[in-house]
Amino acid sequence: MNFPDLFDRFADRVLPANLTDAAILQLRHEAYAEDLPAGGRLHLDDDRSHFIFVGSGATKLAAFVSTEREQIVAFDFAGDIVHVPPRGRYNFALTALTPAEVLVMPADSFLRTTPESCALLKVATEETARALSASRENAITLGRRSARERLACFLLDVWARMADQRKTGEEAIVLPMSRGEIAESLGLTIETVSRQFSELRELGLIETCGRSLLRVVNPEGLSRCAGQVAAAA
Amino acid sequence: MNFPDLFDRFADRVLPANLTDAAILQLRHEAYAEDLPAGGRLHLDDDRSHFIFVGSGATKLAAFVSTEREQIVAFDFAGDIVHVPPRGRYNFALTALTPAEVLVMPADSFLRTTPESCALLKVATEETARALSASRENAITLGRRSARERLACFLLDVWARMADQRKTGEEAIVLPMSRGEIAESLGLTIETVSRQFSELRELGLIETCGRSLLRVVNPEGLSRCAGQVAAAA
DNA sequence: CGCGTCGTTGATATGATTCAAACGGTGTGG
DNA sequence: CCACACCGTTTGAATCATATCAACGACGCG
Repeated sequence: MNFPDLFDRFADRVLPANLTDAAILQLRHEAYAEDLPAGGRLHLDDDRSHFIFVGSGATKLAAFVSTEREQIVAFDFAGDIVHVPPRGRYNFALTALTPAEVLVMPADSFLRTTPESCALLKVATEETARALSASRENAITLGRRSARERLACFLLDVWARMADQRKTGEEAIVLPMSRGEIAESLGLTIETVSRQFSELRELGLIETCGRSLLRVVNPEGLSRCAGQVAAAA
Repeated sequence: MNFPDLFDRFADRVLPANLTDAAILQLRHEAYAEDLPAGGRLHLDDDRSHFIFVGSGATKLAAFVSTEREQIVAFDFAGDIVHVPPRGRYNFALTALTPAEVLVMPADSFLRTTPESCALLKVATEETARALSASRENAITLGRRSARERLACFLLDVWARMADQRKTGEEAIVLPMSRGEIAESLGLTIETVSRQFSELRELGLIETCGRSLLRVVNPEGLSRCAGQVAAAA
């Protein structure tokens, strides 16, 4: 996919209709496309935050907490927008899990306070708020849940977000991330993740084939496993 | 503190100078002040997100993960801004730890796409981005660190953020939250938190007096304890 | 002064990590 | 085409950290 197509897809999916051509052109001017091979890392100006639109493929956003020790903060798939913060206490990097096409936009591009780009600013706020909610949910999962619950949560989330990959509701999805990457995002070890996969399989809640094919057989049961309780008032 | 003073303090601290009077007045019109007693919960319209400016006192933002089981997502002190999301997968509530004066502003107030309020929108985006970074750091701490490291991290954070409470660099600060609340924010039990307090005290890194007076004797040592490693490239 | 809540400390249990070995695919060279 | 090595995954056994259960102590309040 070339830049124009990628940008159009982004505009279709994310930008509101009421945006002026001037604002769109300005954004388009500052955006650029990048093709990442599987495992490829996106290099950004560390001093600015960026919005990254994932046009195709799958990515992870990871923080380097110490040398060769990273914590994955978010997985993002085709159609998602990632907010990559500037270098701070931790350094973040966006890495492709599968070959991916991404659209890179410095956050500044949205932050012009010209009247025309007001709608753009609104988009930025909303996307950031969405990322904030996701991050807080993630923090809750990491803080309060057992390994079983974390994996169940994770699988339900991925299953829902990759829904468009399976035409009928029943097909399997291809997990783009390794066991190790799942472990790094859930704050567990690879062995624990593997064991939980096996146990969920034995419970008849999921089916797996090879390392990456997954089918959720019993979403309700898995949801129960995840400890999904309705919020109390 | 009455509403005008509270709003002025908010405007001084957060709003940029280049804001038009019209935008400020619009925001002022939709904002309202609330006095919370210690333990008091702020009741908000669940369907909208809000920005809360903490004028004085200390607050916690907690998610109800199950009945009588909550996870604290953020602590905020005088001068801070909290983003409270709408009801979603979890329900959030802002609760005062000490008597607190807060300024409540529906996020919508910032999201007008009128040209005058562009600067306001920018403030909203920046505050949300700040909250996102804090939340991600929190997630990293919860995912990758031992009890000792989590508490050390937490104490350093609070020590830095309440710096203005101690005139000279050496004084003690008053922790506004209980051991139980610290535990709920770190994803630990109250007993573990208590034990870690004792051990940090025995190591000579901190001093405590009663339940809430804290002095960090050796910030460097505590920082080493927190496993603060410079980010790898 | 007595009571209740919060905090501390100790003993034990549980669950995740660690260390270690075996398994299964995939790619390479003989 | 098969043997082999490599990498990611799975499984098992032992260890360690935190949770849990329980008792006690300290402080604030009526």
